[in-house]
Amino acid sequence: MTASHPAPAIVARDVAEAVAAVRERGLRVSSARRLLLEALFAADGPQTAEELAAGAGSVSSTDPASVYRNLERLEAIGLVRHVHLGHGPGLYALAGSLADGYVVCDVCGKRKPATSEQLERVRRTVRNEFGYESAFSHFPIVGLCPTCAKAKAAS
Amino acid sequence: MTASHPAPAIVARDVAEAVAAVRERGLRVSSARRLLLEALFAADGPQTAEELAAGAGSVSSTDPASVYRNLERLEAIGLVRHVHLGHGPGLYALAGSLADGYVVCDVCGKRKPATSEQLERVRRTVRNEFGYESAFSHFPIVGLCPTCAKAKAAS
DNA sequence: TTTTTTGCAAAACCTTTGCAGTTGG
DNA sequence: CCAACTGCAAAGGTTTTGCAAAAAA
Repeated sequence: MTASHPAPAIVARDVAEAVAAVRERGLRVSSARRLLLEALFAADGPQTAEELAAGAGSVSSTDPASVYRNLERLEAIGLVRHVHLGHGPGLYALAGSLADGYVVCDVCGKRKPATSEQLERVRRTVRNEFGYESAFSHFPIVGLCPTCAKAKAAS
Repeated sequence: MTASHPAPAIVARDVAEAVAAVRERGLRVSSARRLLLEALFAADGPQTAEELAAGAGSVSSTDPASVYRNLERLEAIGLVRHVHLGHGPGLYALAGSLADGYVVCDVCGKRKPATSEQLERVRRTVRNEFGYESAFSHFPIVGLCPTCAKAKAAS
């Protein structure tokens, strides 16, 4: 078992919208929570809990435990998602900023977001072959990028 | 980065062949090592390091640290592989016993091995869409099995 | 004998939990 | 005011590392 039961994604355009969404679901807007949302909006791509705890470049930093708790709550209402791109810690991002899926290079670690059209074609193949409804949003497609594939073929 | 640089798989039919392979690569055949190989041959599917440490149903048990070190060494020479099927600890198996890839249900956790023909068709689609040479041997294809997909659609 | 390997203990790493005090609404 | 939230500290689960003693070749 890998996913509990993802809430429908909330797409917030800025911190104010996110704050409103938080309040709407009956959650409070504490300073730690606001700081976390700011860090999430400031982030360029999915971040570790530790990075988010360090804050959006500011002097402030939040206790990791609170960050994990808040990420969990924000994920429960659909504002946040997390992904596992290879080994290492989970990576968190605003649900609205996350790609539908990722493709990650096994060798150089380079990752790139996939469009839903690309993914749909992969999903269709998986459906035909296995009868499964696959998703690559939580765990990515792993492989060799063209560069590393070429390097490997040459060796 | 997810994989260091996998050695070509060694396919050993029994403990004796595996032991021979170990010796051939200049590694020693200690009792902990032999016990681990026996546990790997006795295993029905990929096992956690802890399960393998407990031994092949016998009274003997090996220190986890040694089990991890040995799994790493055996993996380095190509006798062993490990996979990450969802969250939780890594799972180890003899390289020769492992499927080319796995499909895992996100909800019920059920996993099934994939044939190389099935996988090749998925890989071709990924190649066409992304230019990546994908592999689902280390991280699986994750999705909903037919049963859970039906249950979800009905809800 | 020499080098590898072991067991033990400790730590590292990521994440969760308990609790008493603080804060948001 | 009171439930929700916080920081701190401690623990949980998995894996790694240091080291002196033991065992393989």
